Amino acid sequence: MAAITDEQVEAVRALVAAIPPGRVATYGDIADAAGLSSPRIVGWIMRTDSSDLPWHRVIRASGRPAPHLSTRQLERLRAEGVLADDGRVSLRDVRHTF
DNA sequence: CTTGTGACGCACT
DNA sequence: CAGTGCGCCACAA
Repeated sequence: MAAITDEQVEAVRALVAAIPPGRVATYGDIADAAGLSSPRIVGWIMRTDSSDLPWHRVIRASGRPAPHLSTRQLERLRAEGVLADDGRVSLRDVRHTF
């Protein structure tokens, strides 16, 4: 069984919404926490389902959001208290563990 | 049905 | 640290 169910999508949205300000989560963490088989699914959910989720708190494992969104995300995260160095977030400090 | 693409991750070089 | 290759799943054409 590899198809994604609504439950999985709901879990991802819940996890993202559960990320407190000043903290960020990686796609891999969310995918694992939601029980997804691949982190790509998380990105797919964010792209398709543009809900009111704080998707800007979701970044890659490299500690840096997507290239096109990086600038906007970093600025928004900076406003929340997430300090980024050279467009790179210190995951060690802000990585939210579920 | 096949192909291409994408808010990704990890291992290797 | 940066670049490359591969695996992964879902969707549009």
